[in-house]
Amino acid sequence: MPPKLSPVEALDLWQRVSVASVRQDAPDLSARQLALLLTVYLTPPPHTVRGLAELLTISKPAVTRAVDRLSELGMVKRKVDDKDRRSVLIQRTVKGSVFLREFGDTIVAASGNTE
Amino acid sequence: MPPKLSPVEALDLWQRVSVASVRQDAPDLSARQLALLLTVYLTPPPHTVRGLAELLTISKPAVTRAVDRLSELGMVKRKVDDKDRRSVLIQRTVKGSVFLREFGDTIVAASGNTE
DNA sequence: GTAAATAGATACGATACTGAAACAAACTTC
DNA sequence: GAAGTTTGTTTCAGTATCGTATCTATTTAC
Repeated sequence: MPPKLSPVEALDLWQRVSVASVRQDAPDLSARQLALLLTVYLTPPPHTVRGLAELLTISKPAVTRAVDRLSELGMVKRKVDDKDRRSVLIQRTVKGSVFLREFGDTIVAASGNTE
Repeated sequence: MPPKLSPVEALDLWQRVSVASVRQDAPDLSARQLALLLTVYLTPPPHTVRGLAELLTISKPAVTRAVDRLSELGMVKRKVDDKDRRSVLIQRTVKGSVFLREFGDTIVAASGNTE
């Protein structure tokens, strides 16, 4: 069971993490790109362009572009589905795992220094 | 004292909130815009263009543009500083308060439905 | 086989953002 | 007063993203 946050604590946490993310020279991802990246890493595969477009309620080209960008950064990779070669599976990478681990640490750190 | 999050819980929370934010048709703010908005509302005034640029480590024109955008949306407003008319104070608005309250609720909701 | 359906990528014009540099206005120094 | 400094905005060319529509490739239906 997760700890329960109050609205004020929640916004405070978001502020500190947002500022930390903007400040550090990590690749500056859009909200969509981050949501897509987190989804690929934290929800069970397979992840297709169509499926992600539906989940996020954005257009397929928007997903294609987000995957383009995240691929350039080495955060995810494309893999053609052998069972249906029209489909493209979006998969995790080592670099993406490292990035998200650091991001998780940033959040934890921000949740600790409230006082 | 805030509740302590584990890295996994933290990323999980971020994923759910990010997806919820992208899905709902709330104005889709960039990371910088959101960080600026949260800072204006959650840290003590006054907030100037220069001060925000230094805090976020971004250029002054970038702050001007973010304030332009947030002003269009009615989330913040500009007020010339009477004590130094070169300075512009970035202030809160009712609409921005409502938006952040809802955003806080979104986070709290996401932190509750892990199971 | 040929036609229809599906998945993803690409083309297109429009909008928004980027940092660096130039700018206007207000304040300070002398 | 004039010169210099500071604050925020504007301009500029370059890049990224947007949604709609179109396109290619693959699979399915017949």
